[in-house]
Amino acid sequence: MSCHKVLKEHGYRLTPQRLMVVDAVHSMDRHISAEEIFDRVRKSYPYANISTVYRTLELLKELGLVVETDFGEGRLRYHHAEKGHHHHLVCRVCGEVAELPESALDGLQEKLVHERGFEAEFKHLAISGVCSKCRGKVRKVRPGHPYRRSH
Amino acid sequence: MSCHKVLKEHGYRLTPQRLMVVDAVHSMDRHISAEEIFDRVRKSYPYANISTVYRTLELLKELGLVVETDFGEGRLRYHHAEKGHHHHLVCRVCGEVAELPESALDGLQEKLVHERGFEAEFKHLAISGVCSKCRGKVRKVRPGHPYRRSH
DNA sequence: GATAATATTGCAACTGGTTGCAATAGCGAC
DNA sequence: GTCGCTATTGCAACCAGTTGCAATATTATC
Repeated sequence: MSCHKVLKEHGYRLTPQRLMVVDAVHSMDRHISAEEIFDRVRKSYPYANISTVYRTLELLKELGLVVETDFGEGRLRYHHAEKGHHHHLVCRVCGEVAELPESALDGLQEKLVHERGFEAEFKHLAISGVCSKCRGKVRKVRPGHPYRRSH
Repeated sequence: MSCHKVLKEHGYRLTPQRLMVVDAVHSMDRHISAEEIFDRVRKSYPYANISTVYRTLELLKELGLVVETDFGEGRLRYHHAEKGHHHHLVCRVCGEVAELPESALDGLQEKLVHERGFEAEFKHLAISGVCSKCRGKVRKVRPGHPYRRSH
């Protein structure tokens, strides 16, 4: 179902700003940050405000239209929900990000329900650790993290 | 082992500011925030700076002396490592926070190693969901979240 | 106890993100 | 097409946390 339709059906107004944010998220293949979305929006409408971008992302997230993921780089990233729900395995050595199907946490989820009566809601987790290629390779040069903070 | 000793053994200086931060974390039974630590430190030394608190917490965390947990309230909280490593089950309805032993994630960890060769490092996770008491109780009044953001 | 090397601090400016409020604009009703 | 209601925006100020840099203070050595 289209994002426009979902927004409309929930009684939200289809403002140009919102549509531009939706467009930016959909046009990006990889996970996009709020700042990147803002840059794209500003190309069409230079008077746009970053807080509108944040508010729109919050809304789209609540409606289940976009998915928010924290890769541990100090900012959040988004992708459109049509790509499906999944978690991520983030290697802290080489920075590789692998997808992990949602079902991988089914076991843990059932365990928590049975043992504790707790209904866990795992939302697009980014699990940090060391990938298969990097395990055992000590002190290897890091080729660069896709989303690493620069400083 | 005492925090003073560990700091010293690693070649770090035992400055009054550091000792006050260590003291604040140790004197608090529940999970304490950086701001709360800062308030305590300022009582002994009014010229203290919040960035020193953050830098000290970062250091203590790296040395494994304190544990950092994100309860999803917009700020991080700390407790001293002697309390042991564990995860948390945070109920998004009533706000109750229950402890979950580290071993609860052993199954998932092994699964990731076997299936993906990925060595996950789960660090004091706060798992959001609905607790046993709140499951089924729809639209119950929330008695208050221990660490909920006020706004 | 004084000296020197340098780790640490305080400061100010910055980051990503949030929020209260007045002004604006989308949309349904006419 | 105009009107009015109110959702939404832009703004500015704020929040938690980080960082570069000059000044300061801890510690080892004498």
